[in-house]
Amino acid sequence: MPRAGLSAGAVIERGAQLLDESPADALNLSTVAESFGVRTPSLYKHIDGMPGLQRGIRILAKASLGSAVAQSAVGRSRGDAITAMAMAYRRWALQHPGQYPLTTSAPLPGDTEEIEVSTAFLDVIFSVLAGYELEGDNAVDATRFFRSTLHGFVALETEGSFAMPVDLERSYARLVRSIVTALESWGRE
Amino acid sequence: MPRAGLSAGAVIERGAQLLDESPADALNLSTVAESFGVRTPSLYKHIDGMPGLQRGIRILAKASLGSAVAQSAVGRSRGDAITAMAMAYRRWALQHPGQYPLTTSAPLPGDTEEIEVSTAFLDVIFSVLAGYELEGDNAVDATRFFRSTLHGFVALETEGSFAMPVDLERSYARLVRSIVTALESWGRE
DNA sequence: CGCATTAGCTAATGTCATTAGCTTTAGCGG
DNA sequence: CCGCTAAAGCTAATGACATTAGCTAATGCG
Repeated sequence: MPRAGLSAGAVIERGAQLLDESPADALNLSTVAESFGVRTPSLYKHIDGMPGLQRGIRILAKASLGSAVAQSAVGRSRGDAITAMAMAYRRWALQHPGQYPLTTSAPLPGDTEEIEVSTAFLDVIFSVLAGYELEGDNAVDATRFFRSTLHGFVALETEGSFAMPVDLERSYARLVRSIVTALESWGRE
Repeated sequence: MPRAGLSAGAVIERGAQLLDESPADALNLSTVAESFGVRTPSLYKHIDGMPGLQRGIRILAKASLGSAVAQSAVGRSRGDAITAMAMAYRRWALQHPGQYPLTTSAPLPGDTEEIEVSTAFLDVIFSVLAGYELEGDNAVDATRFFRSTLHGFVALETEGSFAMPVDLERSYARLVRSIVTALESWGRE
């Protein structure tokens, strides 16, 4: 019985990777175990079953997307920042088609670690919106608008729901321009 | 062996109903069968296994959402129509939280029936956008923007991803206003 | 009324997640 | 070096589902 040298992190990363490689097939423990040359029950020494694996991937994915988006906004503000973030968001999603859907699922109530990661992502958006001097509910509405629009496009695109033979880059660029314009006058109107 | 009087339609409707009642638990054939007081394999006489059931629910859901949205736009145009459609879209989704996610999944390639239903929905949006005199790629971009924004908000809302304690109605109304404004100047700019 | 069709059933198989409990490895203090 | 404990991995067993094969009984049409 040579040891395989697993760890929670390794299992979760492998799960995430397998998910991205074939987003169609549902992730299962047998596949993860097999990819390590290990029997399925062995994984339970490292993760808390399927729910634990999913939670781990969710946290990993949210953190990764969050930092990609945050980085894209460094040194930019307002329209520039919004555009950069939108591009980074979509790029990350296209590169991680399996993980992406997990980034929008809510944390389990009371799961402080996952709540923290989710919140960190929101904070990035809030910081950028600060450049528009939006306050209170207006800022929340604007954040929701921003997230909704990005998520909607990316979700529909990755699900293959945009059937028309028209360039997606172009459509997305146009959508982002509309977001920027909308945010310009968000407080007024 | 008294007959239960099943039919493809009945099975599919029951599946859809169960899905809406507890969107969290994945749909399974045992539950559907049990709800009819019938053994699981009996369902195969009416539907083509799990994939067939899912396809049936998908078609049902797309048709239902499509007609709700279409009806809402009757007798309205431009901003009025857009607003009415957006409200109808969200209302339908909140009333059918289990079925909603299926409405955005792409039909299997070659499945003419499902493709037709999906297309019918798009056509409704195109008709309304005709009021803005958008042509070709511009119309496609605008449609994508519209769908993305609605879907994004509704998806995030039904997944419980909007955590902040700020009124969702208000945020959605504000989002819809931004869509209307964006469409006003879609061709120019 | 007889017969073909079809609905529903039981039995069997396969996949997957999960738990219990065993065995061996690894690493640490003497 | 040696033994001991903790942890890693294993096998075996169970239970939920989906699916298929093949039987039996109800239905409905001539």
